[in-house]
Amino acid sequence: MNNRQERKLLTRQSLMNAALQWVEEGQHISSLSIREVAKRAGVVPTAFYRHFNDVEDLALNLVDELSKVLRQLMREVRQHRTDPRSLIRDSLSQYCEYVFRQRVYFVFLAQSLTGGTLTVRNAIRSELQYFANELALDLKRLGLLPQLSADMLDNVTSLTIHTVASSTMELLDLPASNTVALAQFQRRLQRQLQLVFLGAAHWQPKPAQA
Amino acid sequence: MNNRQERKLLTRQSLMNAALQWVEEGQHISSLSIREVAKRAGVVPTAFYRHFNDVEDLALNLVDELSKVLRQLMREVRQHRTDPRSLIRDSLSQYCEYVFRQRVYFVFLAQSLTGGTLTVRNAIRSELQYFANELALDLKRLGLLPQLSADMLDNVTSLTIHTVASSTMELLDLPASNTVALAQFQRRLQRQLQLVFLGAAHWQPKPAQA
DNA sequence: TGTACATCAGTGAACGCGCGTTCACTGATGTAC
DNA sequence: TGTACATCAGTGAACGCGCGTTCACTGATGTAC
Repeated sequence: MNNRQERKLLTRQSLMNAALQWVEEGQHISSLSIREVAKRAGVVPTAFYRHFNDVEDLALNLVDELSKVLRQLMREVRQHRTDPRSLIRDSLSQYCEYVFRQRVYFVFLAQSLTGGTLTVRNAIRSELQYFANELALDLKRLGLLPQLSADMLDNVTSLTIHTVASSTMELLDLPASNTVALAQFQRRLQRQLQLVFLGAAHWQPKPAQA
Repeated sequence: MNNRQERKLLTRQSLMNAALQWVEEGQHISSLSIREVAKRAGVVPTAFYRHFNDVEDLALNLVDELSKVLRQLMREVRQHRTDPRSLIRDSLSQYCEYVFRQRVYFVFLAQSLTGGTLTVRNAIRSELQYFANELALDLKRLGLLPQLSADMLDNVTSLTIHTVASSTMELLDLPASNTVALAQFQRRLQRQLQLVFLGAAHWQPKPAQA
């Protein structure tokens, strides 16, 4: 029994990989046709319907895959964490390295952040919110920014995550060989995040204000 | 002679408006066909070629239109500016109001920020960079953040503009009638920008560092 | 002002093609006995 | 273990449709005299 299920999963993976390949080529997922993705996956168009209802259904499943990829990233960043003083720089350089390793997922992420259907967009947003929450937990654990309210801490982490996410398309447009531009990009983003955290460190909660 | 030219421009406008209408409906510009846009503009498909080479050519011309819309926004914000202490709040509320007034252009902006072709994406980026530069000029004129280097000032304004731009899709997804959610969104974004400027105000240039 | 000619924005027929989706099918894999 | 039947992932033909693009055209507008 196992064999048939496994084969089905393999075909499913082929279809999803074919869709990611399309996205990696710079095409938008909304312009992907069922026939095209089936051709790339090496199956007949009608086989597509054994796995997904339509291209949006496939896209939603890609968000799930993306979710796993992002959680793996988070695990790696947490493991390699060393000194809280260089937290931003270290995390960022790990992020950039990971983006190039899993390039296609991040192209999909960046593209769907603003471009997908409302459903896909909301799925991506809730992924980012999850990330922001995890970052907030980490900051609490490290004892950083203790004076901030939960609400304000969420503002800080959301801003951080969204800044990184929306810079990602720019990072992806850089040729991987251009190490100078890459270092510049990283330095720039690092400075911007440092600004945010510096602001957060100086934030004075106003006791008498709602 | 004038009459023929004017009619041609009218048709051109109809085509561009039809494309914007498509975008406003939540469709991605990359999935717009020449036949569809021509139908919506009330002309025969072949007439399209009298004005544009293909859909991307039309999209690039939409960026030009968008550019005018953004400059108008900048003019309005500058005119209504009152107290530097409420600069962020006032500018933001004007921004949000303007987004709803020119909704479709901002959907196009948000969508193309990450989703378009490389050419369109770069065109949008240079628009945002122009905006960031103008904001830097304004800050200089107002005597704000005088201790920052030109480079660091650019980091501040770029971060500001990109934060606003990438929040815009979220704003557009809010139903215009939901004033509570709208106020929440505005307050949240305001806090985030305040964080950035608070960080900027506390930024200490390190003299001995490159 | 009137006439004869030029321009050119928009027309409409035609082409071959890839699209989504339907349907009955095949044959390897899995199950029951 | 062997046999008879069930399941179901993937097949391939077929459909009507909208696609991009070509081409020769029309007829209102513009120009020259």
